[in-house]
Amino acid sequence: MRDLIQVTKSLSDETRIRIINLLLERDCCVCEVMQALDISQSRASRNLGILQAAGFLKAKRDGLWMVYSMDWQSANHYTTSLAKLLMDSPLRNELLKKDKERLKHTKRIGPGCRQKQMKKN
Amino acid sequence: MRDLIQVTKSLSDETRIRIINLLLERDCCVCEVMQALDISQSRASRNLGILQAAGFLKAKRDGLWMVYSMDWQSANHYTTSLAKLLMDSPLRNELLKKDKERLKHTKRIGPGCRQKQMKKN
DNA sequence: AATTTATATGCGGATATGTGCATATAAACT
DNA sequence: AGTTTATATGCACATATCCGCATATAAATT
Repeated sequence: MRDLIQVTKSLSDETRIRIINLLLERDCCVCEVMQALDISQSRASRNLGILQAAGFLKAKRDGLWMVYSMDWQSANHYTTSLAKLLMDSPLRNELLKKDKERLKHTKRIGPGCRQKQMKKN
Repeated sequence: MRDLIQVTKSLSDETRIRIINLLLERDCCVCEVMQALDISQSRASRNLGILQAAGFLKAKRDGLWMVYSMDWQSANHYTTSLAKLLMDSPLRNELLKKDKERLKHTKRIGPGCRQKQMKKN
């Protein structure tokens, strides 16, 4: 039951749904998530960590970057079922579309590129 | 996205998972949920309401009683998928087993029967 | 080894959530 | 109509969650 609660809790947040939406498209490092969602670095990192702890994501270091990706072999049975559910019936949502659009133009250049914009949030 | 958040949020609570666990077994009125889970009346009522609002449950009045049951025709697509997931791979959990056991001995006699025990919580 | 770069995390504050208590509501019965 | 019974809900309080800010950590580069 603990697992189920952790999984559903981790999905019940807009930022984290947006992150899953991205990672269903392709693997991302933290700075790419920041750029695509236009959110702060700590916010991106924290929510990636929550999704990883729940079993949705796995992380792998690549030099300076931490690359997050969907974990389809997760020990947690619920994450894979839910991720498949989201993949099979994608959410029709303007925000999620824009996120994916911005994802196309993100690059692994670190959080520095967004420092000016961060002040707006 | 709002729907998905509401559904996952409504499932990310122990009390509400216990309630779903009961209603997958059979329909219940509020006082039966109180008895089976050994919780207060307001707690049972409130959490039933949350699950109903999310689309997991439907309610039907039967005289003095409000009878709650799984809503397999829910407008919300996610609730039925998740409910099926829970039904197909039931949670192995001591608490949930005890709840179901107590459910066998509950009766529609209203909340009065538990007033003494309520003080313990 | 010092610096730069990308990510993680402690802390504080604002908001959200879950609960018990008391009370309101609604249906049935006298 | 008043009473009883089952359920819903306003309120207050404790706890949890989310975020920004600042700082810590860790790997690469000079």
